[in-house]
This record gives sequence, C-alpha cells and structure tokens, in this order.
Amino acid sequence: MEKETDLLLEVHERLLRQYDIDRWHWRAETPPLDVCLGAILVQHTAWSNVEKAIANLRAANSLSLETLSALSEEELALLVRPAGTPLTKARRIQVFVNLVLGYGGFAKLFALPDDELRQVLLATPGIGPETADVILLYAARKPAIVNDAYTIRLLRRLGTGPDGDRYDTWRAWLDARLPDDLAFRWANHAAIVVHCKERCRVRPLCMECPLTDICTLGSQAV
DNA sequence: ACCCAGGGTCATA
DNA sequence: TATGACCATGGG
Repeated sequence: MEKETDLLLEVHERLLRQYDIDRWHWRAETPPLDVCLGAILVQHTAWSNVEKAIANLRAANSLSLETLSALSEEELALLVRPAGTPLTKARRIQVFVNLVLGYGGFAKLFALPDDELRQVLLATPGIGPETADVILLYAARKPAIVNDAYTIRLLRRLGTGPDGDRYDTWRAWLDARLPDDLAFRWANHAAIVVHCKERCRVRPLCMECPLTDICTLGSQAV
C-alpha cells in the first residue's frame, strides 16, 4: 500500500511537471453551475462536444439556475444537442437545477456534510457516482476522489490498481492511497485527464510520454 | 462506414 | 452480480 502510494505520488509529480493544469477546462474561478453542467453533459461524450453545448447555452443567455429551470424540455434539448443524448441530458440538467433551487442555491446545498451531500447527489436521477464525485470536487470543492475511465486506463497501464473495475472499488482504493487534500486531489484528476487526452490515445506520442519508463504495458494499445 | 467518447439507467438471467 | 441495450451527436 505504501509502495502504491509512492507510485501515485510519483505519477502526480511527473504529470504536474509536464502539464499546465491551468489550461484545463475547470479552474478555481469556474462557477459551480458551469462545472455541474459540464459534469452532466460530458457523460459518455467527448469534451469538445460539451463545449459546443455550453456555448449554445451561453449564447442563449441560459447559464443560470432560473433560466435553465424555466426552459421547456424541448428548448433545452435543442441547446445541448451537440453533446449527444439531448433529451436525456436536458431532463437531467433540469432535475439537477431544480434540486439546487430547492435548497436555495449552491451555497446551501454545498453546506451539507460531505457524506450527506454525496448521498443527495446520488439520489438524484441522472447523477451517478462519477458525476457526483466531479461535482463534489470541482463545484463543491470537497477533497473527493474522482475515478473515471482515464484513471483506470492509466493506472492499469502502470500495472497497479484494485481487482475489478467497479467504480466504488477504485474509489476506495484511491481514497486510501491519495492525500486527503483538496488541492492535491483537484490537481491530480485534472492532470490525469489532460495527460490522457493529450497522449494516451495516440501511440506514437508514447515516446514523449513522461510515464514511459514506468509503463508496464509498453507499446500495447490503450 | 465504422468506432468511440471522462456515464447512467433499466431489463434480463 | 453481471452483462447488454439504449440514449444520439460529432470527430477520427
């Protein structure tokens, strides 16, 4: 376990040395609503398409809880259409937005104890474990673990990780091994995403990959 | 013409 | 518990 922590910390350091995570899409000043919309819209979807959807919302002056709640399902679906599964995502956004409004805004919702907040999010239709953890970390700014396909793929290539790929198994495994620190966890997940988007999917770039020498799968496909 | 993307939900065995 | 179907658009 300590050895695994050492590996995770080494990866963390190397990635932060290599990438400027400030160029990642969520920054310290990103409003909670933007983060939450992105978290829902990116489900099984390429981020480039999410940007188009959010640009549509911005152009329609609809980046507020009140506006999003007031839009008809069809109108909202039209705006988020580039992100795919438009009707599904329009519904999920409205359910979530109404949840926040019901609490009287993000500040009050996020004032709940961490565990309770996570339960509330998970009980919301359309918000599964990964979306909930993204909201916890990047919108509510709690030191949550975010697991995702990138993390699993990367750490498997490094020959580590728990048995099985179930979300909660990975989450517990990472939680026990990463510092319980907001800044660390914020940067760690961001760096993994930036890294995987930039390199992991393109094999020729493996030569310049900052993790090549500890990658146990060599040149095998991602 | 495929295949997949930072998921989530529901039905089936 | 564990797969599979479905949602549906845009880019490689």
